[in-house]
Amino acid sequence: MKFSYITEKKQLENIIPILKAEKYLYLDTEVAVKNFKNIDFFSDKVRLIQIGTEKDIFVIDIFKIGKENINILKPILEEKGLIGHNLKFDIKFLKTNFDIFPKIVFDTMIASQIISEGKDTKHSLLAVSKREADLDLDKSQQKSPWHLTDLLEEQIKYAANDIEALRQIFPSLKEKLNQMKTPHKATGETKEIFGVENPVAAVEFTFIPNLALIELKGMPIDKNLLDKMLKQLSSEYQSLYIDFFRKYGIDPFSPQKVANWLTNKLKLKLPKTEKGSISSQDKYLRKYENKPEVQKLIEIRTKKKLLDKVKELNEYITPDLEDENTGRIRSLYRQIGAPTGRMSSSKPNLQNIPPVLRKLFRPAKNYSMIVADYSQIELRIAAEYTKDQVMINAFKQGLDLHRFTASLITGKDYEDITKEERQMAKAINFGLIYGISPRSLMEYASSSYGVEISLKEAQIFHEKFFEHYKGFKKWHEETKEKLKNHREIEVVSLLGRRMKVMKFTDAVNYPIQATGSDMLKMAVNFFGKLKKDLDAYIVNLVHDEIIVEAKEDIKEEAKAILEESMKKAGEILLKNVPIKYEIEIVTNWSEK
DNA sequence: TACGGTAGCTCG
DNA sequence: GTACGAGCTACCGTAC
Repeated sequence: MKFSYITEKKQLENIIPILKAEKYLYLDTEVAVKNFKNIDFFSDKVRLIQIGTEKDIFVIDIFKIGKENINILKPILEEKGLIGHNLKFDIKFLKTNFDIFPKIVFDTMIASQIISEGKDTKHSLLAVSKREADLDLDKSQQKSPWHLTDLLEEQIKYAANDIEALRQIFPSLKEKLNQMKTPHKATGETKEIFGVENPVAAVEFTFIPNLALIELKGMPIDKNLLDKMLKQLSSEYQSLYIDFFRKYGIDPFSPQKVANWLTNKLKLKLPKTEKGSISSQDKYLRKYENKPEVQKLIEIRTKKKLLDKVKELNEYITPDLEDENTGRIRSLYRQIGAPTGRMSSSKPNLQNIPPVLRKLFRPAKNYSMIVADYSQIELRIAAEYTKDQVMINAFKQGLDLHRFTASLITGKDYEDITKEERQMAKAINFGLIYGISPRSLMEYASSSYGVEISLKEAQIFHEKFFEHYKGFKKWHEETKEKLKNHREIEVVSLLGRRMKVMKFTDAVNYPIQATGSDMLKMAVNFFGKLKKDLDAYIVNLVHDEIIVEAKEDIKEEAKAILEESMKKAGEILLKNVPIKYEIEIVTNWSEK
């Protein structure tokens, strides 16, 4: 493998024409990370930028050349296509260290995830190189000291070698993406630059720089309120704990002791867990809520959960440089965190914040917050997916679908449906997109909606449902038939994301959930493109919800663009069902 | 003392 | 026959 080690400004200038002649480049970076457990994208320094063409590899030493002389690369890295592995990482560092922000990318990690079709496969550069090119990549220098004044020969060679690996895996990954059967072909930059025709890959690749920006921006949080809440919850929790222990002599957080105490002393009948121990889940305790012991137990658990979540948020708070009352929480997102293409969020998880804590999140001074979400998106997708005419018509007429389902099942007029009947229908509607069985419907209706029905009744509701929604019936029957004949089948989202499944419940749920995640990512991409240089940034994404922080004086403009983005994404995927969304300018996340 | 699995709970 | 996905904490048994 031949490569050039670039350590002087003059050398860098000399390679510019070579890079300019290319349509796309291979890219990797090495960063001098102080703490690998907690990578700091703002203070850790980029040491090397490796750029490859099909012929050359240049290992550019930033420390030797000087950060201020890297500007010459900016137009190249921002305008050329870039091929790399987990480019969100590199893009974040290029942005913070050099204000370089690439936009046109082919990511070999994301490509590998897409072609894996949801199977549990490893996607490190090491694993992908082995799989796609039978290459045994040496990763021993990954965490070597990249801050050394003079890098070791093996470090420089290692850096160049990653580019060689990218070169070898790119053609095979591209070929596999293009060979996947999809409902339509991609157009746009990803197609023009890299020749990628797979529409899922096009959406995912375009999404990468947008997600990098979301992570860098971070969710704004009210520092003073957080502090206040932390103190208040702590003291409330402590007194609850002390009271509980004094009264009952039991540690409320020892599952075994609590379970024994509840069954022996209080004579509660509780179900077993999977491993055979006694379960004291809140949902089983709910029917004993009239007992003060049970009530206290639930109360103390609830308080502790809130306290823990606030503590967790508090650990990740960093200052907002322009507003001393605001902190910023920069979560990490896994772009394809679930087999369906849904994202996941961690450190901290900003996708499972309870409503009572959402008021902590509010925009920085002189900024507004815009919260938008798709309404009943999965049911709308399911209607489109199954082409169920009855459900499509209900949506077209703008009916409340839960109420409508209730009227179909009970035979009563739409207007006469009671609250309880609507709740029951809601359980059925949701159960439907998860591949319901009558037994689980019964349990679900009870634990989630507080509606008690017998198994017999659940069976009747189940039948009635399919009697009216014939499109669903057909879809479920066909899916069951396919699974009878094949151990594993493929399902596909409306964009063309393919997933292998073995279980009926996965087979009916995955394509719906996947289409929802396609839609959200497309909406984010449109927003990134349409907003231009408006001071408006997405600060969190929660499956069907987008949260934007926008400068106060342009909030209406930002809101209009966000709305247009969500509408466009929705209308591309749903041709027969209208989409609906809520969008509002708020002072904090909990207003809606 | 560190690690991994399980249970329980939060969100969509 | 099974309701879908994720992350985080605490507990608890096992390995060192």
